[in-house]
Amino acid sequence: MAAASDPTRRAILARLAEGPASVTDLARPFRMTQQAVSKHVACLERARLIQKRREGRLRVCTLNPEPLEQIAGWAEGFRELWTANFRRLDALLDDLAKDKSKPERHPRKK
Amino acid sequence: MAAASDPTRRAILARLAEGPASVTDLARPFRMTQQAVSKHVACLERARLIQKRREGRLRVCTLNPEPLEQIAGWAEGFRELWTANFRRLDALLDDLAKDKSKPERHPRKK
DNA sequence: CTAATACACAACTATTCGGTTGTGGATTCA
DNA sequence: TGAATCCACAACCGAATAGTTGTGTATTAG
Repeated sequence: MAAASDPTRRAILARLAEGPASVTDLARPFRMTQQAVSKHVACLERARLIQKRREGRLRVCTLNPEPLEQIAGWAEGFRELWTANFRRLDALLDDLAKDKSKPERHPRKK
Repeated sequence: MAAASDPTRRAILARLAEGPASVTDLARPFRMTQQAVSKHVACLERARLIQKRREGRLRVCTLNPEPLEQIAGWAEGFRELWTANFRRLDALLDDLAKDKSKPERHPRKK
């Protein structure tokens, strides 16, 4: 999932969502070197977010949907939990305000 | 979105999905210092994934659902382009565990 | 064959990042 | 009041990361 946190890699994913592309196709819009983009592509491939196949001297990249579904599911899980909690938010805030009876640790040094 | 790519911060989000918590509450499960967790919380707050309010000497954190919906929507956009071929979502936690790949420590110069 | 294209490997660099220690302000408790 | 608790600011450190240049290799074009 860290692979999807870089803006360049997200742009690459967005481009591939429109269809397959070679590495140099992917590199063209960016103001960085071919090698830098090649590294991003390799990163996405390691994370299995994309796949690469040879086609002559081209490396054609395609999107791999399954891990993206996992990301979607992850964030969606939070949304569902939160909306469930929202209904009883008042009760939770009340509990927290009264729940100060816990003994704590964390001494000081000086 | 990079804010959600760190495992510690994902754990914090997961904790907050169950309800509000103070910073020290959030720090307790981790084997790092309070200051380190405080930084993670600040990071999540900057990304507006959470909110913090004062309550006596406590800083109570709550989840902010909208940006998480954006993440879900972002990944969902990709998914929709491919749902003709896929409908499985079984290995959700599988990927969170294997997060890391293996870059090598550099050999020698030429 | 030769030249050009497409791509990746290796080494280096600068910046970011996750963590630390040290400290001090604010608040609450006894 | 004074001690303890909660929390963040600052300075620092090592590792990871995103970029660079330089080069090598396979493939296609002429």
